[in-house]
Amino acid sequence: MKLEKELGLKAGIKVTEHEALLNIYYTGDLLKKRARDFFTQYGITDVQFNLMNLLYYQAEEKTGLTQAELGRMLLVNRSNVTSLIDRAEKAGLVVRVDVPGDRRYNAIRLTSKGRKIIEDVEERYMDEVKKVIGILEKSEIDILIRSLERIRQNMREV
Amino acid sequence: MKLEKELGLKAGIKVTEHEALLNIYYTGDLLKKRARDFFTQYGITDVQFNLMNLLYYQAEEKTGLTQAELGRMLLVNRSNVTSLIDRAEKAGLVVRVDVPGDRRYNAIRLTSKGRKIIEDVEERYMDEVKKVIGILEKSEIDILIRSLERIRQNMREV
DNA sequence: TATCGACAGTTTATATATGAACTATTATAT
DNA sequence: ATATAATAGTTCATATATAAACTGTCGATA
Repeated sequence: MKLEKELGLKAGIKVTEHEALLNIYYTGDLLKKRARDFFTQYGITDVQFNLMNLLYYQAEEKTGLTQAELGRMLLVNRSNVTSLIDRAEKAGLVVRVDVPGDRRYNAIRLTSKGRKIIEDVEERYMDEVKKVIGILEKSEIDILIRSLERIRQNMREV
Repeated sequence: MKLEKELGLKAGIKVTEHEALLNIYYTGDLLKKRARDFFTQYGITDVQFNLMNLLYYQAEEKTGLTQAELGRMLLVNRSNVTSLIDRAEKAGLVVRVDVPGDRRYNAIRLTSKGRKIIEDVEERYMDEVKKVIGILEKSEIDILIRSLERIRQNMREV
């Protein structure tokens, strides 16, 4: 269904490029709301899942990731990372650990609780993702990804 | 460029459907950041632009839109609409007006200041949007829109 | 080696977003 | 006609997000 109709717009979206942009926004919003609902049953937020998922797959278990690295990977700024880690640490999902040899860094590591949650949840979440996105053929997904990559590339250039 | 590389991920994204989802998220985030930067020069936020744009095109000038209608069109909940309107009203962009015949509603209307800003900014913003999204051919944009519509449709069904 | 610039992280003010509990008003069903 | 549903909006607690100003630490260099 056209976005205009989904949102109950009386006047149409006049510029096709704008319609594409709004489709990206709103689809992302809806996917995020759905992810938030999904993770609620496991007592975590969607953002906390993404954070823990990065720590699980992108970090050596013994070293963790620094807050600056997490910010780059999550595409959020450092002050936001501080507050994300504050809450995740308070919830017992991660810990801040000193990095020997450079006192500027915090290494962020999953706790055993955080690790266990990822191990419990990840496969079920991926099944959900496959169910939702899998309405598209593999070749269509590849085209979608490629188009979004080109938009981001273009943003860096213009 | 692949998202993995853009974000500096060491381990790849294993599930193609998940890669697509993350591409939608991150592209939307980057577009939003860019819009925010763009509107800063006009003293408004990207969210305020979207709000005012709806009031400009989707409402009769004399009647405005209710907060519930705005919430449906912006895909945000009513408590968020309350705070958006609070700030936009404080900034002199919109006003709350009583609706005759039903005291539950607020009609939200653009002020002349709000109207003027939209008239000043909209064309320039659309040029930006065309520049960023226009890296894709019209036919590719149509396919992108159609794929995102199908994902949303599928979310409503599963 | 003293300093200066770069980098990591925190704090504060503010905007955006949700859900739950609330008030007020209107529509409906008996 | 009245009790009940539904609807519109607000308030409060909380999460996520940014920018700007700040502290602390490290590296480069003069």
